[in-house]
Amino acid sequence: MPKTADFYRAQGYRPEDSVGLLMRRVLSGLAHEIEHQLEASDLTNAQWLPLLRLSMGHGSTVAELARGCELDAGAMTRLLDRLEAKGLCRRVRSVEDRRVVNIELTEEGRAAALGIPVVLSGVQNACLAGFSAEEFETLKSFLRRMLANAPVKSPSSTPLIPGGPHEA
Amino acid sequence: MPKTADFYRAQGYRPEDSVGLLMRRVLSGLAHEIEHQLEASDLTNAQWLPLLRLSMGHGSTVAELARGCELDAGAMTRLLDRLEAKGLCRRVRSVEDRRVVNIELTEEGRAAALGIPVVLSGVQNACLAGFSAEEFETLKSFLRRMLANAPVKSPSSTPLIPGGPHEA
DNA sequence: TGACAATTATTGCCTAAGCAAATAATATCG
DNA sequence: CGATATTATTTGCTTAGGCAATAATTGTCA
Repeated sequence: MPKTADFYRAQGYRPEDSVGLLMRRVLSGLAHEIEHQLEASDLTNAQWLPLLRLSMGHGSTVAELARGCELDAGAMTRLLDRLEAKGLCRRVRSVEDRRVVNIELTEEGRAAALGIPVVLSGVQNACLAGFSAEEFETLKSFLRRMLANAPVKSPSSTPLIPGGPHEA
Repeated sequence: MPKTADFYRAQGYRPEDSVGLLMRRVLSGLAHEIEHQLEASDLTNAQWLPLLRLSMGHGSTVAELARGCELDAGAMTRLLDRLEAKGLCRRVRSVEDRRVVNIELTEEGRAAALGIPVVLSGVQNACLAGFSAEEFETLKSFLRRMLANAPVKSPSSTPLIPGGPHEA
């Protein structure tokens, strides 16, 4: 376990050097662009991830989707309310376990989900313009190392990274 | 202007390789930890940035703070409502331009602001454990390049990066 | 079996951000 | 000067997320 780094100090702290603020701004730009490009599909920034996971088979209940999207179960309930109101999914009470509600995509939902990877690929590729393949890999390894330094959260049952954080 | 990269494709898109999702998770961890450490100061994750900017002299009106925090003016109004309710700041109607309201920190506000750089430094250093100084600089340069690839937003009047994006 | 624990989904209450409209004050231009 | 545009702030409506409490169901174990 490597010790804490020593790049930042409270005395003379300069926000412009903050990795956190830089990432926040990059992510904000990405989210903005994604939301804009998904307007035609009637999807907001909060809604495309659960829809994508539904379409990929990564979860089909409220609890699974909430864990997969790192969201509160209550938030997911209301998010699904809105998706259902848009006609993109429907709720079906399970018969094996009557506590759970299975979420199924409608035809419109499946159609909308098809466009998501297109937008995600395009926006991220644009954001990485000028990066070499090696720089791209370095960036991802940096992010994974930062993630590993974070205090461990609850292990997602339907992992965001299928198969877990193995090396490629 | 370098062309768009070609790292992601819609066909067989795999979220686990997504730079955006990785950054979202890193940032979520950072935000969680910062909020936890600022609980004692009665500051939420949304509130520390405006308070820090106030204490650093980077903005003193609703509009300036909203721009500096990349927030809606309405959102900033209500955020300041909550800060004022906690006794951390007060509103003073300007006499030169009677449209503007100058925001002043109270004694408690100044005291709370003192702790912010301490927490930000500590949390980010912990997140960067194991990084060499060179890797740290590389990471920041990657993020700045991604930021530069984003469609230009409104130039902040009180820049988050004082002096603007000059080379160091 | 029966008490107790754990899980699932939902709801209420709060903080929070975006958008649009309304109001007030200032700036600009003919 | 006066009409118009711009700016600053606030408020209402919506989406959104976290936490706690609830109800219904299922699992565990003595």
